[in-house]
Amino acid sequence: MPAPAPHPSAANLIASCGGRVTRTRIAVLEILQHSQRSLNHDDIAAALAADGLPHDRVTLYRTLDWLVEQGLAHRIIGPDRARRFKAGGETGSQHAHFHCDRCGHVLCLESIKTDERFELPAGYRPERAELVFHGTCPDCGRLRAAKT
Amino acid sequence: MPAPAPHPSAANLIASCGGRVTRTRIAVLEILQHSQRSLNHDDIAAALAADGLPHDRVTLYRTLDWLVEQGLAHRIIGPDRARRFKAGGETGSQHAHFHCDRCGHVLCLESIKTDERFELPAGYRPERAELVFHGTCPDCGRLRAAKT
DNA sequence: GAGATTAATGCAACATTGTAGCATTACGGC
DNA sequence: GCCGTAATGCTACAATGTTGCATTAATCTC
Repeated sequence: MPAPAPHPSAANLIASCGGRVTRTRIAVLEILQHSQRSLNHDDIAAALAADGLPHDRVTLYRTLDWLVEQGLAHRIIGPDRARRFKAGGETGSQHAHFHCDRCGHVLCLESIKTDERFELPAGYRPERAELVFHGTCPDCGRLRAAKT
Repeated sequence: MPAPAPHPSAANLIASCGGRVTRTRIAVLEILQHSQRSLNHDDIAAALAADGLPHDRVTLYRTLDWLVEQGLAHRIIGPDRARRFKAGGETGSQHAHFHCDRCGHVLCLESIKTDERFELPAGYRPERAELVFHGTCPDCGRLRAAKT
């Protein structure tokens, strides 16, 4: 088994899950890997279109669901109740997210783990926690500071 | 002005916001006040129907938006990307929520405040935080324990 | 209390996001 | 290259939320 690289080849990752290595899966996973922020369906469909690839809505849903199921990507549900995706599995690296109210982007805060213990009332058996901050991201904060 | 009660009259609360005191608003706010858990649109529409009141979908959306806007209720977006509502304002009492994966209910964890300080990377300016736990609620946990 | 004013409602149509069924395509084993 | 089947790409549908506009009814003025 090759040593884990920051971004192992998308095709290798897909093959190692036992699934077929298709154009769509490779393209979608690479798009997610190359993005700093989380992407929604429209973002990904647009990226696929830019690459001249087919971008059927249903196929995209199924491809993304499959990637999440295989642990190759993780899903965040934003306040606009739309799903956003990012490369990298969810289990083992539970982290917080940041939603910028200005640009609408969702970023991962890998440094903030959500598996730390919270004091829940008796009886509750939490299995995972979702922590989402809302506010202004560094980019938008800089823009505002520059304007003021 | 009367002293603040645990649940001041719904009509009084509505009037104090400067809005018109209508049957629908009173009924919706009372339904929310009397519920321990957060309710989605279907829950509320069903409760209105049970009271023999009209329950137009659009009116319900607008009524709930208005209540949230006035700070008389707050909104949580669940993992099923449906909105859930509960009486009581959001500002000033930011708290965590618990989503039960078994029964699907969303409960408020008033004891866990989300305005405590987290260590965010430089540049981020958070204004509020959303903390949602997923797992088994006390009720479902008891049922499972009884069965096992 | 009667009439006027206009916020709130109720209806129809539409927009967005996600699913289901099924025929066709193309990946991977031979 | 051929075949079996997973994956795709349609179409149609479901769930949730929004917009526009005519009607109703809560409040104000008298």
